[in-house]
This record gives sequence, structure tokens and C-alpha cells, in this order.
Amino acid sequence: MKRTNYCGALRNSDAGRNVVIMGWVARRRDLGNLLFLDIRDRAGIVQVVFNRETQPEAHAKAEQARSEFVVAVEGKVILRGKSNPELATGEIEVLATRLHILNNAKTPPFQIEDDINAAEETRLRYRYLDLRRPKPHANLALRHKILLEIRKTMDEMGFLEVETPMLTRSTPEGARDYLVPSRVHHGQFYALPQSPQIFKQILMIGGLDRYFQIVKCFRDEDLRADRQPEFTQLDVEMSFPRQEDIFAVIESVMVRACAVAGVKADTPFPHMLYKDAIRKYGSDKPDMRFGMELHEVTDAFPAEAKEKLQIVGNVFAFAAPGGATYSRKQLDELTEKAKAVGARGAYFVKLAPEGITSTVEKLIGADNVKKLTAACGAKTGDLVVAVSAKDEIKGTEAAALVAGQLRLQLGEALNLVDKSKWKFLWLTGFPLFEWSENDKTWVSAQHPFTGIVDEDLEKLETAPWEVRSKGYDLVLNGVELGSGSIRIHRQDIQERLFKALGLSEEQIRRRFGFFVDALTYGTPPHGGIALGLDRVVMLLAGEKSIREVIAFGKTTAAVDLMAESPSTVDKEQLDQLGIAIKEK
RNA sequence: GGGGACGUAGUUCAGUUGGUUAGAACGCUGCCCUGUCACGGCAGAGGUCGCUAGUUCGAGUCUCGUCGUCCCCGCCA
Repeated sequence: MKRTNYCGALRNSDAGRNVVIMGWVARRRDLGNLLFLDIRDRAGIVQVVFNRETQPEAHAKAEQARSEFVVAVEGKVILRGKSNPELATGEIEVLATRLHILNNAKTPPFQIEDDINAAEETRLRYRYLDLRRPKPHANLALRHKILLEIRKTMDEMGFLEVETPMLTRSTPEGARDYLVPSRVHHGQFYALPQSPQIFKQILMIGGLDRYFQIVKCFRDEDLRADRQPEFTQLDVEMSFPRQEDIFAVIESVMVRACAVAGVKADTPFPHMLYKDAIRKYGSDKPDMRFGMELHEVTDAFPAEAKEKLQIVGNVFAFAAPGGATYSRKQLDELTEKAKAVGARGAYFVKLAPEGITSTVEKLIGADNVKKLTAACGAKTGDLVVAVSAKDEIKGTEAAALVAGQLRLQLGEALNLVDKSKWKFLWLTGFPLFEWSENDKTWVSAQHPFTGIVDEDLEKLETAPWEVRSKGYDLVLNGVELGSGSIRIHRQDIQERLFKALGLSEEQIRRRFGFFVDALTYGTPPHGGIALGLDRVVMLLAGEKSIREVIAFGKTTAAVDLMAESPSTVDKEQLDQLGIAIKEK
């Protein structure tokens, strides 16, 4: 028997046709001599009718059918007397003449419906059942369409998709590597790529000119809602680019990817300097869908108050519209949250219609309370939130970062985030180095091939913290989609940077030997970017976790509950690799 | 590595101050039902209260530990 139609795709126009549909039993409604089966396939659900009087054989078989049985139905599409507006196929039904039960099924651990709220643990363990639900299915379909559109767009712009090795070399920088032991070379390991960074730069040296790849990357770090140990990037590199050329390419790709999801993205994407993002939004990935800009208000705290409140460094504040209704208890909770994200203290001014009250008026005086509210442009009904940081962090505004976190929380809590907006943003002007509290030294803020702003080159040796990189980040609605840079293509500058990072000749050879060699054979100016596609699809699908747009996601402990990986392996396998397990 | 939330029937949850036989809904099983569509009606089955140790006359409930899931900080050049 050959399937003639997707059952979920049948419509009025099919009325009168004899069809064969195949799918799963979504629901059975047995009225005795009349029995209905809702049959589900990729396209949706259709109602099938079995009549004992006219088709006793088919009816008898339908009585055996249970949830998630796999069936084939032969029948005639007919218009219904009374339609069901809830279903896309609601105006027709299939009058069954024959039913084949192709396979039976155990009762599923949860019902295959969109509005069922099974625990994520159960959904991941039985992912094949979860995927039968329309929503996960639609998310994967959207992912496919977005990736397809990206490939088309990149191809049209002259980019070649080139595959790079999955078994490559470990680099000590950056994230922890996933290691793969070599059988042929005992005691040696491949690493799965954290990104194809070096390979794509070598492709530019190789004259490919325009490269892209939709590629899996691997990082052995702790997980989050938007971080999985393996994730998919759109990796791009081009030769002889100006920064604006790369931006234009990515804007074209993103506009078309968004269009696939019915989202209109405006170009060009606005730009913002890193330092402005920190000072105005307290974040290196500001969510621009709402206001509540930060203001530095250190002046409103006299020396005496600072001492009492143990304020170190600056104080940052913002006005939260509608926050004046917050109760004492809510403010206490807010203070707790602030402390949890690194605040020394949080200070509030309520601009209620019946008067202005503040938790710090006694300490700073009425004039300074006014100064505070004026600085934030607060209006009646607002809550002014000011915070100081627990510790000073070299080279950044620690208080602004704390205020930025509260801004996000309050923006969400006070319903100020306009979910219909799609706010892309380019961030530029990143510092080349950042202070490492662990190592007590300046370390590369991005990978060590990131270009250096020309006028800052001379400060490389004298004032490294002032050196800006040619790096940039793409942000959408407060989510970092990716980052890239114009690279260093001259070996003399590369050497100066390595030196500034305190790397010895020997360390450079050991870590980047082959790449440093390649740089000396006529490297063109080049640059690129990598975007996290799981996050792109997540946002466009309206999901809060990238697990919702990944077919087989892992838990926060990096476990695949369905495949039960990772797992132990046979001793023989370990012996071949020359590996012994050390007991903990 | 640290903080928080959660873990009770197949599923989602309720469970009082520690007290008799641990409940509900959905799902499941059987029977009845010719226009249902979250069908309806009747009857029924289904529990290692994550695991472990302890406190107690008595633990789903309290305590220690442990395992698992989620969120956050650190981490993610």
C-alpha cells in the first residue's frame, strides 16, 4: 500500500478523493458502532471515521488501535456535517474503508500534545516521543529553513562552504578542549575544535577569499540555557575586507534568516562602543528593546555616606518606570538579587504620587536624593535604583555591571520589554586585553589574532589596557549572537602582541607554530565572524533555551539522557588506546 | 567550584503540627454508547513518597549525606 497524502495536509479540495494515509494514532473516540481515530503525521492531524455497519472489518481493527499505534488508513475524504475550527483539517474527515495496524506501541510516558507540560527530563529521555509534538517538530523545521536560507545567501554572495577537521590539535587557550585519544600515537590526543578559527584564517592564506561553514564546535565548559557542549556556528572569513564589508554580509544573512521566521530586521544595524554599552546598559550585550539607561551618580553620595555604606568605586543608577509601587519586601528581594550578582549595596528612591521616599535619605540628604532622581530623569511613579559594587574590577565599571543586571530583571518584572521588537546591535571598540584576577596579569580578551586599532599600536608596550581591538560583537535582544574581528595579518605585529601577552618564543612555537609559519608566506588582510546559530534559531522560534531547537540536547551536566552518554567503555578499548582510569 | 528551586501513581501535581488504609486530574484496562473531536457513562488497576543513614513510640513530612533535573554566579580566548 502506498501513501497518497500527508493526513495533516488534507483540505476541502480533497473531498471526494480516495486516499491512503499513514501515521500515529493521536486519539481514539469510541462511540460504540461509530469510532473516531485522530491520525497524526508530520503535517498535522486528521479525523478518521469507522462505521461498524458499513465497514465492519475496518471498524473491528480500529477497536484494537491504541495511542501511538502506527496505522495505514484507506478511505475517502468527505466534507463534515459540522466542522471543527480547532483543526486545519477540520472541515473534512476520512471515511475509512480499510485499516492496517503497521505497528503497536507501548503507552507513552506522556501525552503527545503541545500543551502538555512534561518535565524536561522526561522529554529528553524520550526525545523521539517529544519530537512527535507539533512544537518541537516546528522548531526543527524552522531551524532547517533558516540554515538553508543562510547557505543560499552565503552562496549568492560568493562564499564557499569548506569543511575543516573535527579531529584537530589542542590549544591551551580559551575553553577546555574535548580530547580524543589517538590509537596510533599512544599518549597523544586530538581535540575537537572550539571553533575552526585557525583553519579559516589559513583558508584565507590559501587564497579561498570568501569562506563560510555551518559547523559544530565543542567546548568543555559548564552549561547554561543558551550553552551546550556542542553547538553550531555560522563561521565566516573573508580576505581584503573593511569592517563594514563584514557587517554588510552578516546583515544580509540575518535579514533573510529573520524573514524566514516572519521577522523584519531593519538595516543597517546600529553600532555602539563597548564602553558606552557598559556605562549606559551595564552589559556587553545590551537589550535595546527598552530604555532605563544607567547613569553614574557617585556625586550624590557624600564622603561620609560612602564610608557608612562601604562604597568602593562608582555608584550607578537608573529609573524604573512604574517601580514606585514596590513594597518594602520587594525592595528587600531586589537588594538580595543585587548582592547575588555582586553588589555591595542597593539604594532606592520611590517617586510615589503621595511623595518621595528613599532608603538613603538620612545618609545622603534630601538635596542628594534630588540629584539622584534628576540624574536618572525619574518621573512620578518611578523607582530609582542605585547600586555600588562589592569589589572594584580593574578596567571596568563594576557597579554598572550590577546595575545592568537589575535593569534586565526590572525590565522583565515591570513588563517594559517590547517582545515585538528585534533590536540588533554591533558592538565595537573592545579592549584588547582584560585583567585576569586569577593570573594577576593582562590577558587577551579575544583570541590572540584579533587586530589592533592602528592608532593604539604604540600603546601596546606602554599602556596595554588602553589598546582597543578590531573586534566586534553582534547582539540581538540582549543575546550575544557572535563575535569576530579584523585579524592581524602581519607577523611583526603578531610578534609584538605575543610579546605583550608575555609569551616566550618557545611557547609561541609550541602553541601556534604552524600558524605563525603560515603567516609568513604572504597573508592577505582578512577578517570574519562566527555566529551561534542555535541562539539565532532559539530567538526566532521564541524559545528560552537552545535545547528547544536542538534535536538531541544535553542536560546541564552534559548528559544525553536518551543515548545515556557519556558512558564507560570496555577495557579492551582502553587498552588499545593505552589509557587507564584513575580512581577518584 | 559556589548559590537557589525542585524530586510523591505512567504524567502533572496536592498532601495540615510528625499520627489510622498516601489523594486529585489526565493517562491506562474492561464494559456500554451512531457524530464525537479534551466525547460521555459505569467499573477497575496502578505507589520502594529519588536513594541512604539518622532523630522518634511513629517520617512523604524533621536532620545529615548522596543522586538527578532546571536556573544563576564562576567558567565559556
